[in-house]
Amino acid sequence: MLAWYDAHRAELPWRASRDPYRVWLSEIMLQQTQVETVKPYFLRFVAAFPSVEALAAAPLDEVLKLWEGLGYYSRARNLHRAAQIVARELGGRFPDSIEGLLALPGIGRYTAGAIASIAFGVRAPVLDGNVIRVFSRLIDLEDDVTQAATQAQLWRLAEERLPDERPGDYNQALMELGRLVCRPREPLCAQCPVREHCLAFARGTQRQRPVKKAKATTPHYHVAAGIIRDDAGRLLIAQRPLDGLLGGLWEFPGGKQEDGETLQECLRRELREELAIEVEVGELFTVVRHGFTHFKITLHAFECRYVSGPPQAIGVRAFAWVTPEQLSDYSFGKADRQVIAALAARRAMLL
DNA sequence: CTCCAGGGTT
DNA sequence: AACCCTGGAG
Repeated sequence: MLAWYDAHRAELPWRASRDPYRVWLSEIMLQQTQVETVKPYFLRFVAAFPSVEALAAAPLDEVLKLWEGLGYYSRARNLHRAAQIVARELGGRFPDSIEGLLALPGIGRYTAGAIASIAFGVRAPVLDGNVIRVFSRLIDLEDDVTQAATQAQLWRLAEERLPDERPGDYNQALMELGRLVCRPREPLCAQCPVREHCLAFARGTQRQRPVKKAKATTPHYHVAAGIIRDDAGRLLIAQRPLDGLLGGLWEFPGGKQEDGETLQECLRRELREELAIEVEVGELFTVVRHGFTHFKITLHAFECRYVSGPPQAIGVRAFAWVTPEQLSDYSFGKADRQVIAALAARRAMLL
């Protein structure tokens, strides 16, 4: 594995050094996110925050803005909290033990093992989606890998196989092998350095591994959102609560349609509940579809005229009246970014 | 369009 | 076991 890694190791921005800050930042970004997606975000982050102290000193909104589009925004909030703990309570030094790392928000068993082994040379295993795939094929595992008992078995396997020498490189080699060779769909077994030891290869079952139970079908919701303008042409936007879906991100206010109400009724209700305002709902401006982990939405964005009631942050963290140009200063999720793109296209057409 | 990839928290 | 996002492949 190590010989293969030495020959095939990819040059990645976070592999330029073993600086624990950069290893940590890259590992958080790489959670549930693929290498190519992470690259530009990592480079922007280290340019904006060259040290854990710089990150700790930044306002959360600035961190969320740099995270915009990367998804799983609780990672950004935990990253910020962890930076403040490291900078203020640990003298700027990252823990070098598994236990110390696990105590930081956003770090679980995988990330602790990755940081400890890569940045500090500790003999600690990792088990991510890539490693699960490699091992489940090596031993031709027929058990459902989403089950806790199977995961425990795979962690034991990762621990047993881990060499004393260069554990960080070995872990990265396993993950790199899973990413580039032992790929999910069409594994490149001809190029695999461990194919002689692979039971699935011997039996021709690579494509059936790993075994995962089928996912339940996801519900579909209709959401109404208001593009609310005042007489000066400014737009009313709201910041979502810090916990939960898209926590801390901004949005065009609105919410889920309930049984028996029209989208227009839904929008007026949501705006009363969240902001205590009355609006006149106008034309449907655009419709956007978006999928999440466990449900999908169709977002209906309506032109609205602000009528009355000074906005109050009841069901939202904050609100702001902004010009269309200022929208880029705020962090939005993907669906609302599509609405903003449609707004920009409309403006470009009118000019 | 649907399906799938990818860890941590509660 | 439910919850949390986006990008790419087919």
